[in-house]
Amino acid sequence: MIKITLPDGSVREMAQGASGLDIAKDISEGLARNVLAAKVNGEVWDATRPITTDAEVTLLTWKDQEGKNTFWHSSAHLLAEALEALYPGIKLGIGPASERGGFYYDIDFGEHKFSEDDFPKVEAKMKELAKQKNAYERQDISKADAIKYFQEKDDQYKLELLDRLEDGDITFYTQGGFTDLCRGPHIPNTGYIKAVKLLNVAGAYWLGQEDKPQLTRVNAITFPKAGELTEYLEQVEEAKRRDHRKLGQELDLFTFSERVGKGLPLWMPKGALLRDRLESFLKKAQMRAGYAPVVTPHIGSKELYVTSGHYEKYGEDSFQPINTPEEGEEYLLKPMNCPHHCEIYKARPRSYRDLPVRYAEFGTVYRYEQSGELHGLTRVRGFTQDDAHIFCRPDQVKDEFKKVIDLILYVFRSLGFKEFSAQVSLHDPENRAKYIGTEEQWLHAEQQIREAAKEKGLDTVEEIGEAAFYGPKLDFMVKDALGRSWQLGTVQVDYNLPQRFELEYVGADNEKHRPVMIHRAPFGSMERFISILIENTGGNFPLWLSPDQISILPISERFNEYAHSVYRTLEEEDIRGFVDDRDEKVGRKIRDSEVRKIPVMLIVGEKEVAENKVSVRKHGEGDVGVMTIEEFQHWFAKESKASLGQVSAEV
RNA sequence: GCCGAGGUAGCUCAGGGGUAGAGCGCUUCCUUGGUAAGGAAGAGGUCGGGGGUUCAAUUCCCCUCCUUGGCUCCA
Repeated sequence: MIKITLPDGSVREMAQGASGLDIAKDISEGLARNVLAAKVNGEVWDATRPITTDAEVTLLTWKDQEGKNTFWHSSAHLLAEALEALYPGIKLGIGPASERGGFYYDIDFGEHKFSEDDFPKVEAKMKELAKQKNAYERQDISKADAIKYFQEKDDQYKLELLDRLEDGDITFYTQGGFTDLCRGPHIPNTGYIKAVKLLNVAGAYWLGQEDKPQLTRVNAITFPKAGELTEYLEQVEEAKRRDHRKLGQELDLFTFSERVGKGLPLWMPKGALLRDRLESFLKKAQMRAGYAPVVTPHIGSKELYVTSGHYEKYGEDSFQPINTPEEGEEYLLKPMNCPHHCEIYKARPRSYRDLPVRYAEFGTVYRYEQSGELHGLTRVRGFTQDDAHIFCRPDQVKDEFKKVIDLILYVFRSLGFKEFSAQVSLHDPENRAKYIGTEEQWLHAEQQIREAAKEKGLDTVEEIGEAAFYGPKLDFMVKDALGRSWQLGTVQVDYNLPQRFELEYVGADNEKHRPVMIHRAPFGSMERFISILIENTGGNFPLWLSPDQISILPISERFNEYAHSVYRTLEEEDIRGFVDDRDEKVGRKIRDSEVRKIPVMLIVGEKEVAENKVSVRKHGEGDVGVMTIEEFQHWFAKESKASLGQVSAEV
């Protein structure tokens, strides 16, 4: 007998060799039907795999992420089985669960061009195979036998994978007529898979390397219940409704023009107003936090970027230099503001007493992003960073860094971004050529970021190889409507640029010292930040930020004059909006304001004019009641303030 | 940049070898209305651009530009 400890602390005696499934059956039949895998001493196993020693066991179901991943990974095998049956001779790459849900399999289809037209028969085949309830059977295999198997199948990809595996550490899984090299774990049998949907096909480089052949990635999703697929598809539809590109169009925020150029957004009045509000908001916070505004030009001598190292790093795959017609001097569109700011620092001798110096600029930069990377406002070729550079003494770095974290958190909270992750982006010691500066500087800077983040109580994840070429970063990542993760806020410690620009200050010892730079941008870029803001709010911006805060809707032409006079009064109080004096019924005007997501509607007619009042209606909520103009102003001020997230007094 | 998909009216989309259609929007007129669409009439398109096949191309073929789902990249 063995002792099985369950998550609630209870202990069960089971026969040696009992599986997770046996344990579930011992508890209840219902649980047994839902168990997908078992976590045994922290490792996820097949639910059917015998447990031979005392163990801590967690039974995993669809409710657990690991349960879902096991389910989807098993579904990838089912997909591969169906594809192999339909298209004999295909070569298989890898087929894991995807991070954003569902799974994929990377396939070399040879001559066949796999497309969406193939989806229905693949889905049908998968369902057919699922109904057979074929068990996923685990089998240990020697490396030699495994190689032999895939040589016979002539699958170079699997052979390449095998190349990296040790003998004795190799397992195959077989379900029905399909066998795959796989570490597992898997669900008990294919019958658990009730709903199947192929999502799309895409190219994907083998092993994620650009110089390797490109395989066809078949993305799909499956569920243990048909209803969950329906639910999932509804969520996808909802995400499409929140897409910032669609809402940007509908709400007249921004547009693109082929004639202007791809990746170059044009801000329409309402979008520009939104940007302006956000900028004012941050400028105010930065003023309090001791930043000084600076302004620098959109181009700079190529030499400036040779000095900074940007030219060497990005020069060739960037917008090419602009030449002066007479002298042939070379200038670059600025891809970064930091070199300009370094020169401002350098323009005066600095004393240790002056530091830290904090220079802030909403600086518009231009980068030649790969055409395939352009995406709405989230990835563009011309964008504005809410950039600032802090020049400080080495002993001030951590404190300054922490103040920046406070500022970023203040911005995120004020705008209602609750779900973000803080990522420490580290350099990759195995790829030193990517970075400038010494290993010592890097390790020191990375340690300071870790400590500052820890002292601010941030829950961080570390990513190797995600650093900028001149220094490590603390990045604040937020998801868009489709669950893709984007970097917004960022803070970076930099020992390299001060050295390259020979920045100095005179210390208390009357000697020259080198300052440290902190690069930071709470929004990141206005364009990307706004795109995520649109998707997070679904276009229902908080009242303080909304381009149009109110619309005044006269019930008939007879009340237009009163409507305009109310508007003039409110305009004095910096309330933004318009009078809808079109020749339409009020129901129509309400509908149009609702569709345009105007937060507050003021309806005025006979009664309101007589009593010098307005009838207030909130977007999405309906009638609030009738109030005097003065009452409304108070009400509005309160609503507006409440819409500006929770604010800590520290910043 | 690479693989796949797409581009028809301001927007969303249908159509398909014989020089184009809907809904919404827009303009004008009627209507003067009380909390999510009042009625009528009208204007609006070299069917992304270039080339080819054909008596005839928006439709078929090739190239190109742009958009898009991924991959790679992201100072």
